[in-house]
Amino acid sequence: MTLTIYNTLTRDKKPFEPIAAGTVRMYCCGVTVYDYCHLGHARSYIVWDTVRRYLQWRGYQVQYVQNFTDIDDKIIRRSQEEGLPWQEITRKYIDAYQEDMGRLNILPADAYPKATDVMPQIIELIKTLIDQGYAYPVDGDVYYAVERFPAYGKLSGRKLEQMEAGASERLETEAVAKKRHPLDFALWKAAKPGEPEWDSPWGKGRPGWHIECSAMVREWLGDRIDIHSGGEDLVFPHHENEIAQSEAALSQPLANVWMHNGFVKIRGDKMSKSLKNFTTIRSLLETTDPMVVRLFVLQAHYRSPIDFTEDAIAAAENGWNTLKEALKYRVNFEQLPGWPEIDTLEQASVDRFNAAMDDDFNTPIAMAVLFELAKDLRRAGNVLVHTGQSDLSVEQLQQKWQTLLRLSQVLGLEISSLSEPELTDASTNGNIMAGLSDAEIEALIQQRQEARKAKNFAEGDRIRNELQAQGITLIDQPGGETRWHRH
RNA sequence: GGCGGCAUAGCCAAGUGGUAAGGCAGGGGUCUGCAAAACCCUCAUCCCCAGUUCGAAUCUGGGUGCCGCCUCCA
Repeated sequence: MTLTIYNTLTRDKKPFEPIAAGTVRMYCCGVTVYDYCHLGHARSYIVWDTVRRYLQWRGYQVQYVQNFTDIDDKIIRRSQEEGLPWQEITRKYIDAYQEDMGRLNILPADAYPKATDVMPQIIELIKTLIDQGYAYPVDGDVYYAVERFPAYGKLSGRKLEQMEAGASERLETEAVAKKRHPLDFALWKAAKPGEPEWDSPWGKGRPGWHIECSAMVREWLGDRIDIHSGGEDLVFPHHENEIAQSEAALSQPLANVWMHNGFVKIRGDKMSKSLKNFTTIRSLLETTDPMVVRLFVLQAHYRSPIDFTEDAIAAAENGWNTLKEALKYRVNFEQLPGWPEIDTLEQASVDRFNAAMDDDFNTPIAMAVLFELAKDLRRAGNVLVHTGQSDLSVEQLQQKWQTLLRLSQVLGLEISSLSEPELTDASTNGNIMAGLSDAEIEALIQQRQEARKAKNFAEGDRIRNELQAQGITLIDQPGGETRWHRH
């Protein structure tokens, strides 16, 4: 089986071949840190985290770098509004980012470079572009000359003339006057009074948005990388401009594969900062299990748009419960005599999972494999709880469970405290009511049986409710026997 | 105006020529004093029209509708 990936640049799926066998160098465009992250960010980084996890699962060593844009107009504005130094703004939102992503079980990147960390490299790159005739300084600004780069537009599939015609009414006349071509973009912006500034050969100022990524990719991963990823909205102009900068300066492709994730929509519209219709990750996580968010995201293909609705989240919630139950049923299985400590997986499921993921990371199909395993396990687990025996062999159960656990991890779907004591023994969970011993429970059940025998169902139900409140579920079985289990 | 994407059951979502995965919700049933849990069964011909083909959700042409990008944005 070969992993195939859709490449925005070529607009088709092709077998993936890393530049260096066995290693994948991947750069993901991060956030501008001036506000809390919203669900759109959550989707994007869940997707790239899953891509990264799958590449690792397939045996690649992945170098994953993601930047923070920590200097730009919005940060400056925010800093002025709040009367705080820009460094405090960015630190606050970088911390918030890390916290949010951690809760979503997104693995930390190998490096999180910041734009302000690579100022010398940025200046060096701009110099190179000027020397080679791709850029020109004007009044302390430096612009990239798009007409000098014939391939400009190749990523987003447009031609300069089309864009110029379409955008002409929107371009700021002030900036246009300085530019040789209306679509030339800033590599360096002269600082206005009071703004953060860095020294440069063109005067004090700060980098434009796109140049930082060109500099950071090169600094951390090299002149040419395997995968460059980001949201669909970065295709133009951000990634187009990165290509123009890096490829003009270094005379080779910046990235072999360009990947872009689809948007999160809310009530049919794109969720975005500018539309102010976003739900922040942290507010969503107040009421929603992070794994539910993850499942919601992965139930759609990463390139399709997804619509965020109450119903969709509720459905994902129920779906996660199904998986969670199955993952937790180990607790029951482990009571089986001969629960083997084996580490083999159910190959048929693994094969189907891999085939799905190899096809441009088709997580909806991969999820279907998980659900089928989970339903098998849940059924077997419940039969076990209810009857004391299983219709599957212990080895089969173990293998299915192991497979589900392992494949779920590849998608980042995990019960964080799976190995914690609370799951292996609810009675030690510090719950006062859980202090009931098995014998006490048995005694109460006995009392209930007496009551039921005497048709005193009110009393019987009272005992059952009382036990239920303490986390103990009773199952009346045909034949009169009552089984129970903690949960 | 230019470029691009999408349209599959109540909802979400796979499927790109061989007779519709999976999830959620729903209906019916088994079990029960009633429950709970579980189990079993059940629930679509794929936006419309016209073609190509032995055969199309899948290809072609034409419609209709929705969305995105072209401006900061994951």
